[in-house]
Amino acid sequence: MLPEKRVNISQVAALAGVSKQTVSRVVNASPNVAKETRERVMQAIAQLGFRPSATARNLSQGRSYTLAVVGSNLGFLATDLYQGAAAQAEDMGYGLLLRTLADSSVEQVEALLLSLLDLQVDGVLWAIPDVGGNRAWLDSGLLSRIPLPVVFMSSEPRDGTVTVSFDNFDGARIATQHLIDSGHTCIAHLSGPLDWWVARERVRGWRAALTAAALPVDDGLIVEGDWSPAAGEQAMGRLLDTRRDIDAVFVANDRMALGALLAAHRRGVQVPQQLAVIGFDNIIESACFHPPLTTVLQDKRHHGEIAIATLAREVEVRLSGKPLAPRSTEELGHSLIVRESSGQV
Amino acid sequence: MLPEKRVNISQVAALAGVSKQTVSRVVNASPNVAKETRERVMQAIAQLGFRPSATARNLSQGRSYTLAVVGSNLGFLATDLYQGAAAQAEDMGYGLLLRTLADSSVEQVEALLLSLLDLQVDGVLWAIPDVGGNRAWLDSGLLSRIPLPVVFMSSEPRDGTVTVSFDNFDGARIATQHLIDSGHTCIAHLSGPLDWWVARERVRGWRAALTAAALPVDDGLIVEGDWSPAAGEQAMGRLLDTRRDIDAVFVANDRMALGALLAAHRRGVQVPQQLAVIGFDNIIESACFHPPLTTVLQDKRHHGEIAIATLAREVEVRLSGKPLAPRSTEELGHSLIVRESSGQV
DNA sequence: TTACAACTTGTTACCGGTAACAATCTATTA
DNA sequence: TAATAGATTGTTACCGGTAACAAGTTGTAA
Repeated sequence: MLPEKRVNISQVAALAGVSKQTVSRVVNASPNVAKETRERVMQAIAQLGFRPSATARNLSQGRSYTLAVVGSNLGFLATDLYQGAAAQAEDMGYGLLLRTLADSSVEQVEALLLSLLDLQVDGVLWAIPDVGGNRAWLDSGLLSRIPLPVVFMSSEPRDGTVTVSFDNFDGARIATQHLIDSGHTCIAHLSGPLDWWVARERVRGWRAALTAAALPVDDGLIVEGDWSPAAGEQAMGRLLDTRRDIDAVFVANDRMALGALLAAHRRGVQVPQQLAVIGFDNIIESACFHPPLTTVLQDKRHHGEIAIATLAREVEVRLSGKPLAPRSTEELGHSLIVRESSGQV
Repeated sequence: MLPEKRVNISQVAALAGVSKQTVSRVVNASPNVAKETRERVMQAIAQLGFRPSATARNLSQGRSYTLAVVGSNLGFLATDLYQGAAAQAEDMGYGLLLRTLADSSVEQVEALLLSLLDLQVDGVLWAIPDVGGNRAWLDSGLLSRIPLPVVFMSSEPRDGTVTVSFDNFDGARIATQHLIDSGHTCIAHLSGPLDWWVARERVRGWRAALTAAALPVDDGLIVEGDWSPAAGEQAMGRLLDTRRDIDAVFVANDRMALGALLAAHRRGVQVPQQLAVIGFDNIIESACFHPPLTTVLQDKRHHGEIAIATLAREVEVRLSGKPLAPRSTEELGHSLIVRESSGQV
């Protein structure tokens, strides 16, 4: 039965013949309520169809049980990540508020955080990737002036921040190592834009694997793209046209790898016979590339879940009054998905 | 200057020597405040760093200036759509709350809507695609018992609902017509799961185009997939192995089209010379398929924007007390992106 | 001069909960 | 038997705004 107008706690109290506070205790499962009283109140609640107002609770408790996710228009956030974040938040009793930020200037970031504070949001998940100077606002000390826990995703760890990121260095190392293990010796790299932290990490992983195998690390083997398939095609084309010696390529994401495959086809270069290709991300399409792409799996859904769980923990720590750890980093691992494009030599 | 503790409206009032109400008027830009009073209040606001509590306003106004987006784990919602929705909501002064729903039973849906009501959410964007019986809860009359405007995305229009959808019928017609115009006469269709409304609409569009061109409409030319690349490969394989007469195929989404291309490659079937392929969606990858895929563009970002704008309008109509239109539908158009895969005969 | 409208500001009550503390009652212990 | 702890319930104040109405001031028209 849905009543015409919302029933409030006082009406329930009146019907049950108790005070508002007792009803509140029953609603919040406080142990200190006599069994019969509890039953009487619960019956009144059921009879009236009472549902407590989250808004009123927010006001009186000074918190909203809501976490904000801040994204950008960089097109970085996978749907999976949102799904994981939303599911985890719901599991833990939080709602998820979506915000976007166009420009990471100190003023804009401050305006955003203040507006979240106005909403009594409990914490913030910073889901904008670490690109160029878009973390510069951290140097302003804004974060310590604003009493709001923030967890950063895909960010270089820094003092005073909590981050949850994939270990892109290791993922790239694994990818490159796989090419080395398959017998390739001249391994190029199509990187993402080098102002992206994750792109630099992947370059670093590629470099580390080559160095460890005593293979030449030639900067001429790196070509920078912008993550798009078109950029992958162009970069691979340039590489194939100028460096006839390469026999394998580690591409920093699957989308660019798709472009790379197209560039190879267009030039009659056989994959994997003449050129082995490995990607990164394991997007669903990669299983049906021509040929199916060997790649490195990033479980984005898991990333979203862990990030929210970490943030929720951070929220609780703050509420409990304990001092925050000055820095904390959570790193997620990868796994290799071997398909045809990296075929053995 | 950020004060230690939040400043409230009474402190501002005291400093400016006016009543709370006058401060409230200034904050809300009410016209009935004398210029000097306004200035004095604004100065006090600036001096104290006062920011009104959104929570308190929510409680007293009975609304939250927040819209909820309800998604599912069907993996249907593109990032673009969220971006469009979030941007539009922010532009219009609303926040966006993300919720997921695992199961569309009447009980679950009721629980969800009631919990949104507890939060004083202003409206709901139903972003779960119309699949199987997952709109059956509408028949329970739940929607009319719950005073909350709901806008449905990608849904079959029904009485008592407001929908914002692409005109999938027309998009599919355009796609098929393009194959016909290119001189193809035996055009197959790889459809999405037929319990999806959008999949059925696309089948209908395909059928209509063939009928209009007086081409045979053979149910044996339809193979059903599950939107995934792997399903596309399998379905296309089955088709190629059994129907040597087809010379073109309209695939219901780009992902399956990718699988279809792989199936063709694997069988030595040349695209587009022996088989023309057209997809649907224009995912970014499709430009670098092998060959680049002709497809139909759906502007998901726009979809999100229009949906939120429609919902916001619906919210305002409710608040103004006017009766709601019993049904309203907004349809979004498509455009054709011609690339190599559909090459002229 | 009076009356009335328009503008400006204040008063009071209320939105619907929770925190903090007080009060009452019962059972156990000294 | 009195003191005290523990369980239960109520009282009061408060979270921070806004709605509705009242009241005072000023200017203009009758």
